[in-house]
Amino acid sequence: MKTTTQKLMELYNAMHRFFGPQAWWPGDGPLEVMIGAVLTQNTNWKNVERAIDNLRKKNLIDIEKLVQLDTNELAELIRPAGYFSVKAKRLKNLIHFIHENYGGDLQRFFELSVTQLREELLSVNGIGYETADDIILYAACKPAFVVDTYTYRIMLRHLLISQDDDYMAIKALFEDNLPADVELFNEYHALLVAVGKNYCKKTNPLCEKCPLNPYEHDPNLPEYL
DNA sequence: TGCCAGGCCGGGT
DNA sequence: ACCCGGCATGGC
Repeated sequence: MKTTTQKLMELYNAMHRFFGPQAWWPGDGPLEVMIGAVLTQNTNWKNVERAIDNLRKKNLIDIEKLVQLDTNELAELIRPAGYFSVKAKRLKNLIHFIHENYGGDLQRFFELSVTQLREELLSVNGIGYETADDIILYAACKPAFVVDTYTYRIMLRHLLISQDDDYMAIKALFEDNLPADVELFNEYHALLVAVGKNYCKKTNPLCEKCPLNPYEHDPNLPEYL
């Protein structure tokens, strides 16, 4: 009988063999990672890159400058990322929060414990569970397992969770059964996204060529996934 | 062409 | 406590 830890590591190893190291986050520096985390909410990463490029060109990957920047101007710059109006507010909320409470000093903000950091991030309107964990793991480089729709779908298909497990339950599955290793959490989530993007989308539920196909798999998948 | 993408919030039951 | 609509662009 395999333990949960063994199953999780098997999946990880299979993905890692197939895709190799992912070396996430695909962005430059902690502030850009944070911005990307907000912009990618329910949005294709390709669109996010354009939005970030617009900010880069104007040298706006800078807390002080972003604090000054008019929300409507920010919205125009991030338009390609979709939901540009709400996302402009969310970015502003986050930047303003760090500016007010930590003097705009990301390093100082990131000195908080994982628990405190998560609490602080979640107190910002527009930052939910996943965005908070993205920031903790990929910007602050501290161990917080990130759960997203791909994680949910893949874990459900491999019978490691049940349909009504919520975010925190799925997060706990990983965090309670894996060592709290930043590199491992980083790679694991990145690899799940690689599987999700390439082989486990809504539109190809059979996952014929999925590298995880040999592993325990639910043949009868809910249609709405 | 219509559906999907690395969520989150607020208002209504 | 759940459930749902709104938010929006670009790619396939």
